[in-house]
Amino acid sequence: MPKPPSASSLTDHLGFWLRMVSNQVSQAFAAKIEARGVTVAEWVLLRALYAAPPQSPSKLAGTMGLTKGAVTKLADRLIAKSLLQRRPDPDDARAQTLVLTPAGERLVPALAAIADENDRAFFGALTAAERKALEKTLRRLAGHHGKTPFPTS
Amino acid sequence: MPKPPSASSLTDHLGFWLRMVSNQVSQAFAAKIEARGVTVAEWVLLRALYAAPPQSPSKLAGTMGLTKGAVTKLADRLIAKSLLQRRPDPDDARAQTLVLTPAGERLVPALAAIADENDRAFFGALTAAERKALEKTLRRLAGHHGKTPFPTS
DNA sequence: TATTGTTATACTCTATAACTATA
DNA sequence: TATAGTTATAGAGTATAACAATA
Repeated sequence: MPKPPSASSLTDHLGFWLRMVSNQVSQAFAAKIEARGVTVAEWVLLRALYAAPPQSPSKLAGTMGLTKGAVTKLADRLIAKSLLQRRPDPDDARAQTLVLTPAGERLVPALAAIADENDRAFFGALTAAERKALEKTLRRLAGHHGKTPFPTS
Repeated sequence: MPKPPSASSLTDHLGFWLRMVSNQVSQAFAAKIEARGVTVAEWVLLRALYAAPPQSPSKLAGTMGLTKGAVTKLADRLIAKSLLQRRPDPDDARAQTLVLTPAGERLVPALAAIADENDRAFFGALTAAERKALEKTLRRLAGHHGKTPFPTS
């Protein structure tokens, strides 16, 4: 007898579960930082600048895996919120440099604390060993494909 | 001496890695199914209907974790592509039922094969044991928070 | 009055491509 | 001519809220 035309089950795909859990985590985080007036994408940009000061939009586009236009747009919003500043590069009149304002500098640790809390809320159900294994696996997968957006060290 | 105002590193957050890997997997999948004329969100809707035939938009919204409006919009697009049909419910004049067209039915297994391939490409680097562990962990996390969008069985 | 579904509206996120000003 | 950055445009994905029809 012929097999049924079975499409492999959607729930059999690791990519499906990954997407679901990732969306849950990100949406919860987005809701938590909304009160601070920033989105997840904005947080990632703020954090990248906090980690390694004045950078050009193109460099950031490279490390964050975005286009230049996307960075410009994110930067525009953060500047409007007075969290970020553009500075002309004295050596190259075409270039710009993005720097956090004092308010931006102050905000990052607060957001990081929220991220910690969000992580705990989601992954607290796992054992320390499971968390370790998950992180190792994810880092490995992230390294294998595409670029590594941030220094892995 | 006082500690530096260290925001915990962005890369220390499991949520960050999850988001990155998930985005990589989904973007690669999106690129692969683009030739078939559908997006990832559309695929999820098609697959849900393939799994468990005629369903109402509200029921689908519940299982997919979307609003009714979002389902209407997705459905509109799939109908425009002749992959889906709306049918009035004979028992309730307010209700609608969404059903795949024959073309939709034919498309799902093809997309599932692409999803299989995408999963292999990404998670093939892991050992069978690691994949199993990852799936177990993800299912557990998905179950803990929010609703479980699809039957976990 | 409650529910089903659609419509209207809005905003984030991101891309591509054209353009401007330098280099 | 190549590069840095911005602007213009577009579309996916999603939400909230108002609305129409029916229950």
